[in-house]
Amino acid sequence: MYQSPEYRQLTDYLHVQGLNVTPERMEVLSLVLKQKGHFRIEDLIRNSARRKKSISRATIYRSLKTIEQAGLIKSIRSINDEKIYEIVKGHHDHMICEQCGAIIEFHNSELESLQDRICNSRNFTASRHVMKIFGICSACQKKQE
Amino acid sequence: MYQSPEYRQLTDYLHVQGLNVTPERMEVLSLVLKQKGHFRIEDLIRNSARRKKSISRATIYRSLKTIEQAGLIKSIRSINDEKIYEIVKGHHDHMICEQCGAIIEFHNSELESLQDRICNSRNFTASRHVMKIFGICSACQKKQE
DNA sequence: GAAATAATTGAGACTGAATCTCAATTATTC
DNA sequence: GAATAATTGAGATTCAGTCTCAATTATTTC
Repeated sequence: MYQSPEYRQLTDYLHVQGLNVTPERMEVLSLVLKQKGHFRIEDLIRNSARRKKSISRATIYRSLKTIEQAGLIKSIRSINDEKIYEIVKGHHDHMICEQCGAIIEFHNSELESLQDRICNSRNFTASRHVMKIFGICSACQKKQE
Repeated sequence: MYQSPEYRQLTDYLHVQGLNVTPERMEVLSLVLKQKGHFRIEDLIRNSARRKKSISRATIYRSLKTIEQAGLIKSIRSINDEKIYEIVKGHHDHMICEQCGAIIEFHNSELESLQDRICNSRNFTASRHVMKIFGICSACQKKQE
């Protein structure tokens, strides 16, 4: 149980921070890893409620924050301002369809190096960035024809 | 009164949309234009409350949304997830200091054309983008030395 | 410009996400 | 295994943002 590298990463983080390794924290991570693609906190809460031993709303919020700080997940805001989480794989950015709300991931290395250049020229030490492009996805464009 | 181009832009938008031109909407725009740089809705509400004829919270929220749709202002989320508004001048992006919360504007034309290329290659029709770079600003770096 | 019509406003109730409180429970340390 | 400190759960609380609906106001028409 709890073999995959994600659990290691979390326990390592907890140890470094002097935090306790609790079943609740591990269970929240396990709920997260069961999600496919993007998810909302309410999804986790509902999924947890379905189990024998459910985890309280407060603990799910608290653990998610810890898991985010451990670098395992990150959050973005969708069109309707909803907070959406996703598992951190490689870094990527997002295109968001203003019509259907679809969130499309992309990665572009030019963009990454451009960020560095922009920051260097202004003495800003960047730790990360968020790029969101809003518009109409190809599927919605076809529908309109 | 209400001579500057911003008021024109708003009344034009209201006419096109078949919405009424009300003193409240104009007054909210005037509150907005008094702000320097970035501001929060609560700032406007507080400023409005100070006046002879104050405008209700609900109307300020409603009018701000209209003013945003008219293209006069836009919003971003700061580090602590606070919703921050700013007057739309030319398009620009943001660097956000994770230490002091400072929001620094920048514009880079390479970034703009790069966006187009990325979208073209994926059949995504972009209408706008948001780029936020998080890190430590030069002032905070000096403080730490 | 007065009447008719439709949109807007204000006050406060309401909603829902997120946080807080604190006693009871549990992980960690020695 | 006892002592200590961290964590949890349940529900209260907070706060931004939205909704309701009667009263008001802008707009249109003649």
